[in-house]
Amino acid sequence: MKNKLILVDGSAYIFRAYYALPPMTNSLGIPTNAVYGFCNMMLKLIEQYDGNKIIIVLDAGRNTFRNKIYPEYKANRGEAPEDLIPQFKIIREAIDAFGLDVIEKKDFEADDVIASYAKYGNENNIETIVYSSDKDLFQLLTGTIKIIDPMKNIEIDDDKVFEKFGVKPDKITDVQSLIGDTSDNIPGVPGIGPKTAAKLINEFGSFEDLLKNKDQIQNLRIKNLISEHENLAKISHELVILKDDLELPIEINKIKSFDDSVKLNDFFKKYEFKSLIRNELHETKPNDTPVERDFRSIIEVKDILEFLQNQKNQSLLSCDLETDSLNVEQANIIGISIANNDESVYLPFKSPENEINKKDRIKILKSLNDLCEDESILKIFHNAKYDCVILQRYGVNTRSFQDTLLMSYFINNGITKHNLEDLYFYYFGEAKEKFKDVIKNESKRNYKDFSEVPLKLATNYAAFDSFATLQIFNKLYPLVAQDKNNWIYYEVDKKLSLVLQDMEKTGFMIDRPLLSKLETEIGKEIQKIEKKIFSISGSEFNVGSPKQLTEVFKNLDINVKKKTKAGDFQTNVAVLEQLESEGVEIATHILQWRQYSKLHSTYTSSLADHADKDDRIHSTFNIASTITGRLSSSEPNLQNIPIRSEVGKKIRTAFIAKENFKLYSLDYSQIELRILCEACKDPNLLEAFNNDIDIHESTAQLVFSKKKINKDDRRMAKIINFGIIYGISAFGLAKQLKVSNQEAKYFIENYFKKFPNIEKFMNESIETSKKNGYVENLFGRKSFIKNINSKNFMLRSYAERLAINAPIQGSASDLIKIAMIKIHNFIKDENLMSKMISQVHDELLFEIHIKEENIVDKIKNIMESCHKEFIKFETPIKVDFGKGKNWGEAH
DNA sequence: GGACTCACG
DNA sequence: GACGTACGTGAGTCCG
Repeated sequence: MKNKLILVDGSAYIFRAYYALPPMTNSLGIPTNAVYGFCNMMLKLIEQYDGNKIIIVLDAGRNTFRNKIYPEYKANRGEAPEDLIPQFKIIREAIDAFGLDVIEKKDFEADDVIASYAKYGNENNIETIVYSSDKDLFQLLTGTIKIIDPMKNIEIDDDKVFEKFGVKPDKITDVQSLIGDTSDNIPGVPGIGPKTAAKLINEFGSFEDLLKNKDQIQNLRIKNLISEHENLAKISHELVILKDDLELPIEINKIKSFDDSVKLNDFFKKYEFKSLIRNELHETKPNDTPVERDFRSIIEVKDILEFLQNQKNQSLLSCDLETDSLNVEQANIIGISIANNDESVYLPFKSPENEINKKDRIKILKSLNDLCEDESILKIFHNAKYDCVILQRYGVNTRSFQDTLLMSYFINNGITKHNLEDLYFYYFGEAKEKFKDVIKNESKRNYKDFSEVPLKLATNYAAFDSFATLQIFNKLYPLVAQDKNNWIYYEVDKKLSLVLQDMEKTGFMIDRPLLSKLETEIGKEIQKIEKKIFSISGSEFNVGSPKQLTEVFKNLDINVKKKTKAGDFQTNVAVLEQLESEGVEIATHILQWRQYSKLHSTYTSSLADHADKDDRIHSTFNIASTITGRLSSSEPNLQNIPIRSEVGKKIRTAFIAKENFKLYSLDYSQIELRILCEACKDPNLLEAFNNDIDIHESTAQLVFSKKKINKDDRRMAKIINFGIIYGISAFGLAKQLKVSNQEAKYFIENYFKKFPNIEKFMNESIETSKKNGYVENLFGRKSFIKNINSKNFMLRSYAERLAINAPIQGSASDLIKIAMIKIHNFIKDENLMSKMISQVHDELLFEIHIKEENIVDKIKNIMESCHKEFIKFETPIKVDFGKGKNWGEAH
């Protein structure tokens, strides 16, 4: 059926797209992020509703009839952001390119126009769907009208309305008149919030009846509020009700449907939205080939050698490898792309059109080595940690290089992701082809690996990589060069990448037999628990499916208040533990099942799959993946190996040292609290650390104002200390501590009274991030904080907590990074057999030869004092250590 | 591929 | 009285 009426709240969407997407510009510097988001939404809409009538409604201007009723209406709204303003015009252009009309009406808001079309649709039995997440439109939910939130793609129904307003859709305007709306500057009745408003309307039936019978309101305070502000309420009532009887700007039967023309693709090309260009249109227009850069490949050995020889004169080369695996241990080189400022060339070792024999490959690699070892030629890699390790395995050593991945992490941390595709798009507004799209081609066949890709395609992809790397370098280099803190790139991240090369190569040894024993044991345990669960549920089901679990709960008359987005019950640990405390037996078993099943699938089975023939696991440590400066670990993640539960701990005992070696674990004690102390120099905190007093105990003494501290006091103080670092609220703390909000609030107030500098530090962090858009940690590493000035409470609060936490977490991580570099150099200089093998944020793991155990003191000393070279901390830094045959013993 | 859950610091 | 309710990760599973 193609007779639906789709009403799109364009204005609201544009703003949301603008704030949701990172800044983008096309190559002329025109900002385009909102346009891009808008087009994306339109494409999705068309895919779903092609052939139906689509109406994009925009606001005609700022002033509407509502300002005549109440001059302050929306007066709190600032001007649109500078880089959004030019995009409004482009969006009109986009709507035209989609073959649709822009619909607006002077003196009225988009909402009123939507209301009028919706009413028409409803009265004429046309299925009407409103695309908006604006709660002001929820009042339209009557008759056959539907509302869909375009960002979340969920339908707004009576339940969702009730959740939000506590009434049915036909009473929304009644409660809104009382609540008011801070974002639209609608006054409402001051002192009445959603809860009270819903109660009143449900009690009196309607807004009018409430005012008529206001004398009968029981609560004296509310009665007075309403009498006093009756006028404001009436004005608010007038403001919130949408006008639904406007003359329609365009008659329904003249509304257009989407026009699938080349006009749209031309628009996408003009604004460089490469990823949006519609393929089917491409194929119908064979002359319309995409712009090609002049990338070439060289396949004759003598030509390759000549090309490489000629590069000796260059001072700058970017280089990128094509391989058959992301695993540096296994990856074979399939081709090499090299770019200088004049050209980008692909040198394939193997393609459908050529294959170079082993002898000639060695010649080529030798010639490449001459370039890489030449210190007068600067080599640019994107993630040198990957390419250089593979090159080294092929006998190619790299001296003098820069790494655009790490440069971007230094310059753009928090602004964009740093992978080549995203970064190229960020700087040049043009989508680069993705590796997986080259390998997996929908219309053609899937290639096994890059060597099967036809040379022309392979060249266009591969040569683009080195080309893009060089272009990005040209953008980043001046930014890095003039940054006063650029030692963080040169001395920390870039050097650390070399340390990590070594650490990843070394790997972590596992006890395979133990792991497989654990796998069997845990597997049996899971079966046992499943039996218990099924005997309660009465039937077998997939315990791992939250959806099926919801059904089982319903059958057992177990009710859960909290729902997931999909409408199922929430069944996370907090919920299940609550049920458990209420005596629901099945909850206990499910908690256990979850725990065992997690261990089984994530740890026992898959860890062994990652180990090599020497039983060693080579995780990848990613430098440029976190906003705070921490490392992350992947494939497998070695930073979340279980420790907290008894069963989990057994997994750690499967991480071992090889023969004649011991495993040592050295970890920073209370590092984040010490960093916090260093950041704010709070006298009470400093005193505790200087005297090496148990920090949670001393916190408990101060916050609870008593000398004698029992175990429970200490536990609570510990929770408060951690919460503080994260920027906790009274509500959150109350939930953690299982105390009342009042008490939690009191604890926080008292905490800040006792540690006044901490509160000052936190406020300053938020202030500077609001002013500069970023925070800096103690060492000067920046984290840009998105949404710190957002008008959206939730986004802003989250940003504020990040502004508090990032400098603390980040300083701690830079401290350990510096230590790692120094320790690595020490081990190398001393020519030791011992190795650093892993890092878990505040813990370093070493495999130490039994004849070298004396180096532990030296390592501990480096960890505790390496910061002095950059900043001399007043706060003492303390490192604890443990040793054993396995990680379980050492930790 | 997103949502959900859960392992770690 | 009220937005919604602690920071940072990666991985496995389910499901449309």
